[in-house]
Amino acid sequence: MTETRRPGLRSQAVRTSNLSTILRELHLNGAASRSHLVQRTGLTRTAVGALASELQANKLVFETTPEPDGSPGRPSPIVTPDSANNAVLALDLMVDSIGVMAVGLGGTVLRSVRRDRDRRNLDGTIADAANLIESVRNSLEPSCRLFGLGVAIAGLVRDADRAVVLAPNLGWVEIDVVAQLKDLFEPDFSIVVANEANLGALAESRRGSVAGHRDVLYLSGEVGVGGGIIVDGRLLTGSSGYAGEVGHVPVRMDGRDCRCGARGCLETEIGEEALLERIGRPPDGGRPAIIELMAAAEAGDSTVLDGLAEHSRWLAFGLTGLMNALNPSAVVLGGLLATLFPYLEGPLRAELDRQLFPTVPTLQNEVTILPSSIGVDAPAIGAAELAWDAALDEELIESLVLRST
Amino acid sequence: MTETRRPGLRSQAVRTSNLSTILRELHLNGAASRSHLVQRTGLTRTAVGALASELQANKLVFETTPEPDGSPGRPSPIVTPDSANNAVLALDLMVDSIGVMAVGLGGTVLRSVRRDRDRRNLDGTIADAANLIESVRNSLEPSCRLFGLGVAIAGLVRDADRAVVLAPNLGWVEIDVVAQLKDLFEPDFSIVVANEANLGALAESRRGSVAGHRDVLYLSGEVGVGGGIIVDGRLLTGSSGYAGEVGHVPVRMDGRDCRCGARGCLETEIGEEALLERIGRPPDGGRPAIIELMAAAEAGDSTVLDGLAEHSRWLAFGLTGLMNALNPSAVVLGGLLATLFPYLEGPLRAELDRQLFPTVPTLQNEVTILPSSIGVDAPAIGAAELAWDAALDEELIESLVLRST
DNA sequence: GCATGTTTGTTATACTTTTAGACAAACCTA
DNA sequence: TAGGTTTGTCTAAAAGTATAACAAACATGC
Repeated sequence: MTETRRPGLRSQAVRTSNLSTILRELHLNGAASRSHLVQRTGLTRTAVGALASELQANKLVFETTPEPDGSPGRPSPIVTPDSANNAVLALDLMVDSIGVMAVGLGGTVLRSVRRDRDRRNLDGTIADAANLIESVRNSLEPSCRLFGLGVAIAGLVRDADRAVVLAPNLGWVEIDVVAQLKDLFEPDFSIVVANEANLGALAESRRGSVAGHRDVLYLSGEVGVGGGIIVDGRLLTGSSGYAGEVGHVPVRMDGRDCRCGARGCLETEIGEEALLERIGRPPDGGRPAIIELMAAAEAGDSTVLDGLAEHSRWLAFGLTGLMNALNPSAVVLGGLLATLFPYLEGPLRAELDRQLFPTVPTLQNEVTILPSSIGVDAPAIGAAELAWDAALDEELIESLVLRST
Repeated sequence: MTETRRPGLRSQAVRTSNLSTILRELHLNGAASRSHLVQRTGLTRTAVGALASELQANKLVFETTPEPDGSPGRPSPIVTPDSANNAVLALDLMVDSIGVMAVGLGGTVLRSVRRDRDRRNLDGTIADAANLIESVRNSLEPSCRLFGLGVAIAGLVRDADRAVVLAPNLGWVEIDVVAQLKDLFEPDFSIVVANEANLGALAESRRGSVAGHRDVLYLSGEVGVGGGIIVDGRLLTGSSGYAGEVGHVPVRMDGRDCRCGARGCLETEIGEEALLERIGRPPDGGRPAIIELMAAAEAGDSTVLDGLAEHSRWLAFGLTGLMNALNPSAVVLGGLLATLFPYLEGPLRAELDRQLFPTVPTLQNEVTILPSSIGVDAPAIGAAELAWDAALDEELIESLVLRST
């Protein structure tokens, strides 16, 4: 039985929907005058006024008188999201560090801390995370309400029960992170979990270098290669939540064995190890080796530059398939690929010109290709965005409004 | 500036939204009792009653008394979509034939004709299509209202202006099919256009072997290989409308030149020509060669069976990347791949077991892989579904309801 | 055959939310 | 200071659904 897109609407739903629409507009595009909201929503001044008043009464926004700007007419109050008093938390469980953020309504980063992940066992990591979350929570103004926690994890996350199915780099298999966190610090808000790179994609499409693009392909390379797909502004999760594993698109049938168990995955060609091996260095050199490589490239070392060009060709090879399947308006490269972007861009574009429907000359120029502008915080910011998405859902707005009356 | 997902809602919108919800439910899942609609929509009996009456007054549905089924209580009238009196038209412009359909509300195929495409020039094809459409239109009951025309085209379709950018097999470049059709037969309804294989995907996810699945990957192989992606029940068009070109996912860097101008596309490995070449026959054998090949496979010819197994491996190789990126709940194979499915399935599944995150054993079993059950009519049925989607949009429902009052 | 219980359609009233229109407030220009 | 422009606010009206009471149509049991 196919589900209908939206259930039946009662009269009350109109209000919650409109409240939600206004809050989303403010969250995504920042403060706006009432008259601007009238234009954006198509509602009347009366309705927008009533809705803005209600949001103000609920301390979700505040209104200020605008600076005189020389235009005639009565000035329209600026409605500003109250980011200091309304926030979500974000937790980023990376391989060797734990990040915690508090992000206010509107996307303002209120707090951001990162701690090395010393303890390699599960309980220790979760306990550290809970402690870090508590300390961030306590550092916020007492008046600040929390609307959710978003968790970014370097592993596969099942959508149905939001459990981590497999996080090889963390050493986890079938771990229910939500339950563990709830046990430890009993939050009075909801917790959402998603894959780290998927959330990076969300962050870049909302707050990063391609903010405003509604169809984005994100690809981030470190030791492993992950990514995420944004379709019409929403994170593509797929039927079970495993979507966006673009590092495991096979590109070479006779390729190297991949850590995922398959063979010839894109990761085996454009991951850190493949790059180092390609220019004839030990593949386990890590970050120091990359820095050294950058210096050699800067100095014009032809072996290194050739290696980077070859790297770009494989990157283009993998990107072509995804771009032909998804037709994004923007592609964002993160991690190592962002670091190396200046050296990759030229050969990458040249190869894409050859591979991307060369018979349709306009196609290649329609897509923006940029390095990540957020960097290491992208997953945490994406997790915050996901938590905000959940919080701005109509059901929650409804409960909030009902609570206040 | 990011667009908000839904604009502000006026009071009236509640009604049109609810009318639309009920019509969609009936269109997708067929006739339902009023009490069932109450359950599905969450609305009250009062509201559903009023809405059903309005739909009946507008002759979009009719109500019948149900057969006594032994259950207590007053019987609830069955609300049935009036498929005979409400229809959309679908036009399928294939390489060597033109298909026209009339599809009623609820998905009933009322008329279906197909004519060989003799004239290879553009004007002739469009004129033939317009004539065929007119004849189908005239064969319908005079009481039957038409709500739209969906056009399926074997080529790239730009979303912005719904023009055909490139249809190599039809010999078209930058053709505005909508304008041409409108000139010829001046319809009083809207026209939507999309790629043939994309619409095949929509058809399979709505009326085909995987009806009910909300995340579907469709791949159809003939001479060319096309496909489509369904995300959360909706057709993925991408930012410009070119999404779903899964035949041009590159799989072999040193592969053959592809008709799209690139190299090593999936199409060059699992298209008809590649298959024939693989088993040592002339690649231009066409359908007769395929029939002969099927007979040889049936007879146990080991060369042919080996070739089909190799074919399956390349198919799995391409599918793996798309499945890892999109995480569909179902994969549908159409065209030649459906014909050959009995011989492909075994080696395909074996190869997917090796390639699809072998370290996560549950993953492979979560996806349904089936041959197309609709066949050659899939694009036309998908075009009709797309036209119905547009017609059941709230704006159109609104105009219909307003027209009647 | 009739009373009883169950389920569902129907009707009248109440509630919610938005719109429309009139008016006032706050800005600019001359 | 007067006039034009834009926008907030107030009141009445319109639109739509929910609630509750009642009636209709089914089955069961005696």
